[in-house]
Amino acid sequence: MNSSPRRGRRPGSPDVRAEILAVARARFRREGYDAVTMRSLAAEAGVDAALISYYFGSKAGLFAAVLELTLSPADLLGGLLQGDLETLPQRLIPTLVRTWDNPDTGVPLLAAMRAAASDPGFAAMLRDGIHRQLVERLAERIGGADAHRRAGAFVTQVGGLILTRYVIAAEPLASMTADEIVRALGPALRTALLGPLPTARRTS
Amino acid sequence: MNSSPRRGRRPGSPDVRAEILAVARARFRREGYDAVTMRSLAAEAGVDAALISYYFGSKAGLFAAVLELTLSPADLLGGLLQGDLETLPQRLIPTLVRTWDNPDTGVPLLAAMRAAASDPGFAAMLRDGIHRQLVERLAERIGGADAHRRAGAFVTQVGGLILTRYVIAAEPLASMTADEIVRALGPALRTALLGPLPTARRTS
DNA sequence: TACCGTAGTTCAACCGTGATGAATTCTTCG
DNA sequence: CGAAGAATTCATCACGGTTGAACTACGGTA
Repeated sequence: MNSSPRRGRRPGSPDVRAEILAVARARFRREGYDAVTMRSLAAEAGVDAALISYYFGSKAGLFAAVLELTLSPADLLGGLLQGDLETLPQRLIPTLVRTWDNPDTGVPLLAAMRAAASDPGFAAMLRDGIHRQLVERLAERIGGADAHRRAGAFVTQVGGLILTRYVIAAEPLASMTADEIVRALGPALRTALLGPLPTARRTS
Repeated sequence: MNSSPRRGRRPGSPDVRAEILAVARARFRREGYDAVTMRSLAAEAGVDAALISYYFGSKAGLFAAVLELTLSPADLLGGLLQGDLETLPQRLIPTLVRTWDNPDTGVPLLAAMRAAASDPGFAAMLRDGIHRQLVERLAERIGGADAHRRAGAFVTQVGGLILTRYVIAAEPLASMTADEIVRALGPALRTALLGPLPTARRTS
């Protein structure tokens, strides 16, 4: 009934919510979603476990908040899309590898992938995010009738890189350098993006 | 003390172990690893929950037994590797799509992927399987200095297809037909496998 | 035949998980 | 100062996988 925005107790100690978020971010990063329990997390943050549900609704809600805080996958693409499409693969791959190899950004991303693999709700979030922020923006940049198909193919290839190198960590990709990956995958990525070279098109 | 292999009670009801395995296979297929509880599974199989631990050690052990029973991913590759490498993509993709679209084989495969994404032990199993049964056999078939790099690139692309279409179900790949996928990904797969067309090789 | 070892089976608990609701403290407004 | 409401604590719930102790039935052995 009262229009004043906040009433009641303000905490003397500043922002418990932020404290939980900070600890959760570090723990999820280091140990993944399942391994982190709400109780241990609350203990480390020095708060009661019930506060996590109070502030974030559930453990999944907390995880979503951490992701939202940490990730902005579309930002990377912005600058890259400005340049020449021909060279997009060799510009994208090093950036991507740097992002995923850096624990600060890579481990949350990996955690997001893992969560999406097990929880249908997270999968839907990731699916929408990929489609809206990556596929459609890329398709717009490509233009033409095949744009969506090519964008989808390109994103698929990038997904393969992430799956193979980071989620499964399968050789030989897991231990390649960024340059080697560019050499190994660059041509295929370019083909996905722009189609086979016109002079050599095959009718199949 | 006694050299005879088995003594003691033979069960009157035939093979409880097999019964558990059959029920587990159906349930895991339909509902995935996490959603199936040992208690409900035991109830459906008409046995005590402790018997699962008794026979399979743990829930993960049961899952591994189900996978071993169901999957033989390398079999597919055998025939395909016989043919021309040039046409491997357009022969592989329809087979792959058929296998993953068919619930009998696809859902266990998907369950295996999901399990590998969350459990490091399963991830190691999958990693070794991919490397030993897919990458190395493909590399051997390709031959030459670049064989491993190309095989790795190829398997990566295929992984991308699986991740995008089946694990995340992201558009536009999720609703393409096999033919459309061949058109969208075929050229890139061919490039990964055989390198860019020689006449158009670029220096950078 | 009587016994005994053991595999198969059951039952009851243990411990740890995320979640919930009532009670309690503290801060701010009227 | 009181009342209201947010922040916090506590006890408890239902459920998960797992464990160990009992109990049962069968086959080999004395």
